[in-house]
Amino acid sequence: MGEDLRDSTLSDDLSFLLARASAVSVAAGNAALAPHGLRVRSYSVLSVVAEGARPTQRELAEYLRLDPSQVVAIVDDLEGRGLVERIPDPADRRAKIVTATEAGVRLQADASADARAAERRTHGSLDVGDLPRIVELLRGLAFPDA
Amino acid sequence: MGEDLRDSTLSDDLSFLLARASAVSVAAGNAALAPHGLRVRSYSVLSVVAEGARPTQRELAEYLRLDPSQVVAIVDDLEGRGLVERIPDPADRRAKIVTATEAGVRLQADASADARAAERRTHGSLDVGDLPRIVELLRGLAFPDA
DNA sequence: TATTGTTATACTCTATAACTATA
DNA sequence: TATAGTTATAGAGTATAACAATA
Repeated sequence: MGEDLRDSTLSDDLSFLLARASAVSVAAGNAALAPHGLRVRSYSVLSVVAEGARPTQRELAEYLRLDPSQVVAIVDDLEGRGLVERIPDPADRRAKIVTATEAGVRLQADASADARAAERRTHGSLDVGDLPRIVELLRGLAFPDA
Repeated sequence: MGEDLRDSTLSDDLSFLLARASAVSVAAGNAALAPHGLRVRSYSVLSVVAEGARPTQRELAEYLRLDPSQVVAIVDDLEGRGLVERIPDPADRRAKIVTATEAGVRLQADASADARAAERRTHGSLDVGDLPRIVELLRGLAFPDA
């Protein structure tokens, strides 16, 4: 009863669908990452630097769409646990480059396996063949200026 | 410089793309709705009941994926402004059905126009022909149990 | 003058737990 | 016993503003 709310016009609303899908996904992701002491946010930062990128905090903030002050807090946490390091940018002494430690790379690999498994579980009903198309479309929504 | 972060493997991560796309969309939505005294959350509740649905608060919570206590706060706000009403459910005296007032219906119509315009502006680069497919795919991600 | 990282603050959102009245 | 609405609270996320060091 009442399940016909799904026929509401809100179910055609891009914003609503994105918000709901994101909430589902982030909740599942946070649960899967919790045993590693990570959340979706810190996992994102760790993932970027674990594959060898050497972004400044400002670049991380723009890419992840976080306020620079949020990046400070996340990097503080990861650095305090020995997973990332702040390196002064030789080209700009104001900037700090974030890099992963070996421990950070290892933890990211472990966490990544769990995160991917959780994603498959959460969206198991999804046709695998649709994935590349979904990712392509979502990129356009996630980076609207591109 | 540094913009090659977009080639990061995170850009293939469904959770990350959903979170970023949602953040972009909600921010634009909140900005567009602010002149109407609404946010994406309250607009969603108002929209559901404005088209004639008569859900209980519990049904609203499930559909919008909110905690029942959040629905209380949102309905308190909307009711205090004369936009919705709580009606006791004749079938279950514990439950309260939420309905829109005439003022609520009018405000939703006005707000809806602005919200849709903002959405078109935000995702203007999107091919209109892709929209139905996106909505269909996002429904699957937003309601994974379906 | 403008930008990077930082600190501080306030507000919103998320997640739980507990209470009441009903079922 | 279980459920609907409510209240309360703590933690996470969002948004601004201001400051020191540097460009």
